[in-house]
Amino acid sequence: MSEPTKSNDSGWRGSAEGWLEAAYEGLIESGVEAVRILPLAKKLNLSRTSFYWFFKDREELLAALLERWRVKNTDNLVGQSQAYAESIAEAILNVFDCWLNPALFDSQFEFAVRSWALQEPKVAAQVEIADKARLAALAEMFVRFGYEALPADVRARSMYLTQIGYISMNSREDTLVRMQRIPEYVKIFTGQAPQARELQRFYARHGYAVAEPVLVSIGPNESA
Amino acid sequence: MSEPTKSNDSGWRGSAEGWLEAAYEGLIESGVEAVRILPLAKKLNLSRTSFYWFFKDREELLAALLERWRVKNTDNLVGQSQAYAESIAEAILNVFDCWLNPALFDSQFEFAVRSWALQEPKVAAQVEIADKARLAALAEMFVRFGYEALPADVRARSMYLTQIGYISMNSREDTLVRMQRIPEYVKIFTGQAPQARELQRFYARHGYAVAEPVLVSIGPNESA
DNA sequence: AGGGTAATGTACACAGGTGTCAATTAATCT
DNA sequence: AGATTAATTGACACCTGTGTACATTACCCT
Repeated sequence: MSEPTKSNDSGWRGSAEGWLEAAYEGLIESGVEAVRILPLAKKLNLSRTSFYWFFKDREELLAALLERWRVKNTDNLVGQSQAYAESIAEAILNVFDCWLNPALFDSQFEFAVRSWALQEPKVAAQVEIADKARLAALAEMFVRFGYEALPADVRARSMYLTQIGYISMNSREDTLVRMQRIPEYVKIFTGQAPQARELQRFYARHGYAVAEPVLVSIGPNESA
Repeated sequence: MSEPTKSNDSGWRGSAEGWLEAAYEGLIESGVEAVRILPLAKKLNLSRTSFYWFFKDREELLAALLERWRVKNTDNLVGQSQAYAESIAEAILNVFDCWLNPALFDSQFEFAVRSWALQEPKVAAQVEIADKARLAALAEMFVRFGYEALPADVRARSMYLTQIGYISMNSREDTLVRMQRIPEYVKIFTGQAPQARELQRFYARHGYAVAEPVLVSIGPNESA
């Protein structure tokens, strides 16, 4: 048995970060309602009341949790949507990095916060702000590559919401299957098939070796 | 002040349906954790303990709630995906009926149940079953109109997940704005613009009068 | 080694939830 | 009207959580 969440360099057992980390785990595993001081204290093997040395009350802990989410997810997503790209397909693949790289976007955290928003209007307001910022950044990406305002907006929505929906299904699926769907998604969201080299670059940076060339299937009504 | 949730024909004040209805309201407004007997009793102006005449315990109430969701949302969605259509665009518009007609699909209920699934593995299992059934029905719809298996699957996902994501944003947006996006969505999900008469029929059945002919914008890379 | 501060723990008072039981009240049916 | 059944209630015992006050222990520095 390892020490329970050693997030501490000084000799003391607890720390604000330790409680926050435990709160984060509780949140993503079972929702806000599971973020309660007594259970967290048990997990940390600390006295419940020790909590109050680091935080004023439960509310302050939850506020810290929300701040953590805000900093992590929105900034990276907006950043990826603004990354350099030579085509809209490549730009989309940059954004897809978020969905595949946990360092860039924490999907479980995202879903947990959205569920939390159901109960807390304050959280709901933050989520709304985040959604607006993210959608605006994505729509702007399409505009940059020549799309009109309305199509850019709707394509941004399809792309963003598909991912939000995906998160809400939180199905842990095979990487291979996910990778095979990538070119199809690019095709749907841009309206055109991605270049082989664009896909190759994407696969390469996600450590996915492409043995045979990836074929993008063509729908019956849009053969070139 | 009207009587609190009169869902009763016989002379008694309470009923299983009354408690269930109150539970439903609590669930969609504030999540499962708000579905507690004591608060519901207050809302219904009944003694807390009266609840136990209709239900064994809280768990039984929650089970009834989940069953209500299962019956309502999945059956209608699968039904709409199988409705008669002359083109894939029309078929998609049939499914879109669900997103616009509360009688066919209850979005808030949907989101509340998905949030609930975070805490209850039993609920998570039911949601997973529902997702599989719905995605299969939608993919089959694309196959029926000539799409290959993989593209059909990915297009079904884009379409379904965009809506699930939309629900998760639960932004109450203007009907006009939503209607204007419809042709764009059809275009993205099918790869081709819908026929004017198909849109007309759709708008008509949703009571949306189209003054000028709706123009579907074309992306820069896919002009016919 | 001893003092100061940082962290932890114990005891208390309270709030809101659960479920059971026995008693009571309201409808319904001869 | 009286009996019967259906529904409602209050009292009880219990559990889990909150936050405060005060005592206690652990670390760190000179």
